[in-house]
Amino acid sequence: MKEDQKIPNPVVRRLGLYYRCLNKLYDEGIEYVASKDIASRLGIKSSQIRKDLSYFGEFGKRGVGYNVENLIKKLETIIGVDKNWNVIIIGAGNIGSALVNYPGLKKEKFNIIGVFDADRSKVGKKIGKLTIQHISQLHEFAKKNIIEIAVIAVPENAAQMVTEELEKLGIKGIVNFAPVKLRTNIPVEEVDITLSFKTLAFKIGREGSR
Amino acid sequence: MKEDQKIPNPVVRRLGLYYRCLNKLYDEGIEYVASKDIASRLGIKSSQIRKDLSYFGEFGKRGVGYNVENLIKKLETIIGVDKNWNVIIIGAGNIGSALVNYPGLKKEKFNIIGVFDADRSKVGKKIGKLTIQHISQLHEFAKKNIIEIAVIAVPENAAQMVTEELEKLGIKGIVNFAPVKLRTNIPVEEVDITLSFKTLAFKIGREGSR
DNA sequence: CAATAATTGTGAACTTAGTCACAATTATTA
DNA sequence: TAATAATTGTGACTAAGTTCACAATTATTG
Repeated sequence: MKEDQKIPNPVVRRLGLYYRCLNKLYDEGIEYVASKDIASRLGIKSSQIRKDLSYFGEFGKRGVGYNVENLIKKLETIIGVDKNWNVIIIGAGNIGSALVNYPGLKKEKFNIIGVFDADRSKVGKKIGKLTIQHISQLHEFAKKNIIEIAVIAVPENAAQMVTEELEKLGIKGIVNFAPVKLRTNIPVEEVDITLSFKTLAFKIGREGSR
Repeated sequence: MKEDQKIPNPVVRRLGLYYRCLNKLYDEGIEYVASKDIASRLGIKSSQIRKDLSYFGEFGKRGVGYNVENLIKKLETIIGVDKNWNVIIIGAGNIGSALVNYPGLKKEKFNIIGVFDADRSKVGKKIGKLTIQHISQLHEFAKKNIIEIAVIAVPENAAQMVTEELEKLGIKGIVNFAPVKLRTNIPVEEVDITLSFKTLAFKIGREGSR
C-alpha cells in the first residue's frame, strides 16, 4: 500500500463500480470472489482491480480471493458511504424534482433535506415529502441544518452565483448539473447530460468508419 | 492533422465543452477567440485545445485565433450535432420523465419521439406532449419511426434485457442511466448519478487530509 | 517595409494510467 | 506432508494523455 497518496480520479470512480458489483455478489449469496470474477462482470482487467485496491490496503487472501462482506465494509469506509450525507437541491425544475424522488440516492445514504428555487410561483409546492422553499430562505435553513452536499440544478446563468452562495454557507461538495464550469475551491462533480448525448452522437458517427 | 485515427475519449468529451463555450462567445458577440481565452474559461491549458482540434484539421489563423462562428460550424459537423437525432426513452420513472421535459436536449437537436414503460398502470398517461406506451409496442413503433438513440432509464435488473431488445431494433446508441455495465456492441454512454455522488463523497472525505 | 507582438500547429518531453508477469501465499488433493 | 492449483499484491514495463516549447504565420505599428 502506498501511504498518504493522491488517488487518481479514474481509481475513485472505479471504487464506486466495485462497491456496486460487490453488493450484487453479496445479494447473490457469494462469500468469496476473485478479482478475475469482478473484472469480467465489469469488463475490465483483474490487475486493474488489484492495483486500485492496493492504494488502500491488502484486502484479499492469496489463492482465495476477497471476502465479499468484508470488502464491502472496507469500500464503504474508503468511499465514505458508511455515513449519511445531508443534501440540498437548488433548482426545482425537471432535474431537481427528479432527484428528490429518485430512490437510488436515499438508498445510498444521500438524504435530501431541502429543495430551493428562485421562482416564487414554485415556492410552497411539494415534491415528494419536501416543500419547495425560496432561495432566500437558504441562509436561515443552513443555520438550523447541517448541509454537506448541494446539487446545482439551476439554469446555466444562475449557477455561478449559487455556487458562491453555497461556498459562503460552508457546503462541502457540489454535484453540478448546469452546463458551466464552476469557479470554486469546493470539490465539484459534473453531471452534464447533454454532453453525454453529444459524446454518444460523435461515437455513432464514427461507428461506420472503424 | 492525423488522418483516420482513433480519437481518445477525453478529447471527445472536451469537444463538447469547446462547442458549449464557443456558443457562449458567439452570444456575447465575439468574432475571434484565442485558444488561451477558451482555456481560461474552461480551466484547462491552451495547448490542450489546440492539440485536440488538430485531430480534425487546422481551424485557426496564426497570430489571430479562431473565427468563432466558423469553429462552431466545424465542431457541429465533427460532433454530429449538425443534424437532428431521434431519441426514445425506456422507463417513465423519475429520470425518464425528467428527460422528456428537459429543454436542453431539444435545444441540442435531440428530439424525444417516444416514451415506453413496462408498467401498464403508467401506459396512456402523458409526459409533456408524449403519451407513455407499453414496452410491447416498441417493436411496432420502430417500424414506423427511425430511432437512432435510446435512453435506458429502467431499473437495473431490466436494463440488460432492454439493451438486447434495442440491439435487435437496430438502435445506434444508448445513454444508460441504469447502474449496470451493459453487454452490447452498440456505443453506450454511462450517466451514473449515484456514482457521481459517491465520487464526491470520497473527495470530500479527502479534503482535510491534503 | 521592417520590426514587433500575438497566436497557431505540432513534434518531443514528460506525466499519468493501465497491464504484465511473477514471487508469495493459501487451500486442496493424493 | 508434498505436490498442485488458485489467486493476491506489486515492481517493472507499456500505453495513453498532457504539456512544453518553438518554428511558422498573421496582423499591427512606427
